[in-house]
Amino acid sequence: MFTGDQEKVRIVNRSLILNALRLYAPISRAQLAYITGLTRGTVSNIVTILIEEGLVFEDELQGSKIGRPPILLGLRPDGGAVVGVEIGVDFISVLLTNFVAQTLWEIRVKTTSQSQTDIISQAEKYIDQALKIAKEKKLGPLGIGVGLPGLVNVRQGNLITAPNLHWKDVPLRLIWNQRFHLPVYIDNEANLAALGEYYFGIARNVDNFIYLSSDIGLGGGIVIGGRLFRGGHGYGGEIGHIQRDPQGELCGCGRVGCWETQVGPRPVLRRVKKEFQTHHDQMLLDACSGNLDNLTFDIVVQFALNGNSICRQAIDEVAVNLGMGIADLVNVFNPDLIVIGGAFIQAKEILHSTIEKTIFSNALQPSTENLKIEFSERDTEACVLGAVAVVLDDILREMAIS
Amino acid sequence: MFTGDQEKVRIVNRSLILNALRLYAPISRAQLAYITGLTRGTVSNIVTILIEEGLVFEDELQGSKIGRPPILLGLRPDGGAVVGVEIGVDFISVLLTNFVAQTLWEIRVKTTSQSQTDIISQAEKYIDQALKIAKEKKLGPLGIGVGLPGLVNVRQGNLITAPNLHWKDVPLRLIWNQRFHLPVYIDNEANLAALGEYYFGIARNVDNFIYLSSDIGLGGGIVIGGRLFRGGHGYGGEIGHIQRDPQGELCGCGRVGCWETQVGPRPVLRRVKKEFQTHHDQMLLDACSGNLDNLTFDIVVQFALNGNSICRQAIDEVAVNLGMGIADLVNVFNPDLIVIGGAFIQAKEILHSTIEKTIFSNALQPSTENLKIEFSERDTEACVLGAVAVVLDDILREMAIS
DNA sequence: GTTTGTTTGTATAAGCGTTAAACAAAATAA
DNA sequence: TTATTTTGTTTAACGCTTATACAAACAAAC
Repeated sequence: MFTGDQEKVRIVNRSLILNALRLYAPISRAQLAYITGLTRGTVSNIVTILIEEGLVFEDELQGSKIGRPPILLGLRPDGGAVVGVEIGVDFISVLLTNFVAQTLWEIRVKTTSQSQTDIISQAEKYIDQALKIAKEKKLGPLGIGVGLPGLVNVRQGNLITAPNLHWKDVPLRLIWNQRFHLPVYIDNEANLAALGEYYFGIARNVDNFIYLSSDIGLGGGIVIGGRLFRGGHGYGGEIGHIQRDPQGELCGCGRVGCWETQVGPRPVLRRVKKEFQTHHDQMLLDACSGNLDNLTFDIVVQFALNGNSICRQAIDEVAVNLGMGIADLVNVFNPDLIVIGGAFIQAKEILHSTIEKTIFSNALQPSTENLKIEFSERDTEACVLGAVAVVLDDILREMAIS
Repeated sequence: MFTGDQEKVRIVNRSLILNALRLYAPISRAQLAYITGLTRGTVSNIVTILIEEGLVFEDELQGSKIGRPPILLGLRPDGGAVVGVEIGVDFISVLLTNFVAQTLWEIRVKTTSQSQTDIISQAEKYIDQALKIAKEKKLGPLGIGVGLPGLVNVRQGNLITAPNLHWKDVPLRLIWNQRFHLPVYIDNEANLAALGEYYFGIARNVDNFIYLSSDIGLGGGIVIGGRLFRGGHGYGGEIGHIQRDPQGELCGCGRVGCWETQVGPRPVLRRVKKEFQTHHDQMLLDACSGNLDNLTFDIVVQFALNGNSICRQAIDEVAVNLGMGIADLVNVFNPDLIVIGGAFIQAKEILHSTIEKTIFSNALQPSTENLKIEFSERDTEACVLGAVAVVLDDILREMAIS
């Protein structure tokens, strides 16, 4: 019999099993063996340990209809608690989940200050609250995942710069390690949102995809071969600052014509306002209470949906620019799926066909063979869910640093 | 003692040792253990097998100056023979090397026909010659690596399309497998050239770099984490067709303003000819025997080096375009090194500083921290050497398919 | 009702490849 | 001379896997 003293069961096999459980539970040992390619004996041994550790759940239920009734396995919801945090440009979002990533508690608040100490201490307050709730539910905290709107050194756990927050060189992992005595994982918000879609959203089980989202900037997370692509030293994947028009507008990064300047709510508003000067539109002006400065992306989308041609054209133009840039990315990364998130979700009915057409007529043929274009399923949740996923990732498989 | 019946010595450790031997030979068992992180015992066992197999060479020589004199190890030059093949748009290049990639025989001939059967049978003739020489030298053939100027499915070993050759759907691996009864590895020429620089050229030991070369098209090979990056399904890395100017020229791929249209000998010639219409230059005209249609890239480079401002400006413009595109790639892939090959090597003195300046002032700061720009060391040899490297790669470590 | 076949889970021995530890050899330095 | 360092080998022990055998529980066929 398996004695239980073989503590160092191969980490990779253990991860294989945990990950298969995440995807296929409830499942029998035999099926688990089939999926992972291990023998039933090996699976049995590892599962024994996982049950002892309280990570895996065992239940005798109806499974296959022929043969001995299988003992079904799954990850234990009460295997532990995970905290996901997103620090946005003007909000903080904190999420507490159990071991199977079910939401136990969440909060999303607007922030007024942009001061580093203010925002961090406010976030700490919410994390404390989350940990308190975890304790009440008798769930051991497993770790904290944090998404930040800027350039992050994932290995060192530092925020390098966050232009929109005006932060620089913040060793957030160190700070929160000391504060909470838990593993802390820090990453860029777009990367985490990509992971969120990969684990819990539309990109489930798609091993090669690109997540794009635009609110203020244009962010992207690239998943290749089931792992986040970060380039050579972890600073890669900055797709928002690909130059797409040498005669374009000035970007915040100092360059001209970055993709970020062409795509997003801002360029849409700019285009509508410009067009308005030659084609006056009273209804649109009324919607802004008479002042075009009050124009928002929501209003433009609403008008476009109702057939307003100025708004429709502005959105179409951005859709073409988005599609053109995606075509380049498709040529380079050859993904199976493009997931579009952020502000664009509101306009998905208008955007979808234009984007798709642009991509398929501009990317090279073999790369587009199995390509699909979808919109985010988890929207504002994607990033915090991704933050949770990163923590689970470290337990379920090796850390997703390429 | 090690009994020798442990046939299935861990493949990964075996590869570790072979690869370390490639890089650091001649080296002692103890140093090998230090580098690979294995124990001296393990190294000893595996090396015993490698010597039995005839892959590794053992020699008692002066090494460390204190302690027992080490037995130095290295890959046996006579461990086997490898054939590297490059089929270019207008040439065929075949290289025969021994197990340590030293050239034994090589040939490079211009082709006149573009017919598929003609070129393939011509290449077969040279490969036969190479294999005959290998046999004469009593070296067992290990495999054939082939570089092609087009889109390749590496796993299936098919050429999908080669626009400049007008080839389509050629199952070259199958064809040559049946013809030569040897392992055949097929890949894009730029990918192989990148591998060639990685194993035997300027990018030795640089695990994250991008190789760019322009002759007719603009090709690129991307190495990330020590392996070729091919995107999700092997069709990725097509960086020549990134759109860099929506108002640019029409590209052969059907799109407008691809990077390929901005960078390379062709755009330089176009620019010089255009400039010539407004600024007549008798010396330049004389160099073309009175007809500007005879203008070649070589002539432009010569004139630029001698201070001719028309030629100089044309090259500078291309250098800026090249640098701008590289800046985008740097933002996305975050490499340590850019290697520039192909026609540009002739003009490296003029190009280098302009390219460097453009990249460093346009890419995001953290990505450029350790970035270097270099020119190819192996030039026309890079691709065939890379083809050899692919074959060795399969023996030294797992196949470099990401 | 019996037989046969299938699926499942467990137990055991055997195998592979590793590490740890001890040892010996050969050189230098004190 | 003695102590120290580096190197290479040998041995037992260990960890994890596979192969194999076995039994339980069910369905379908006869």
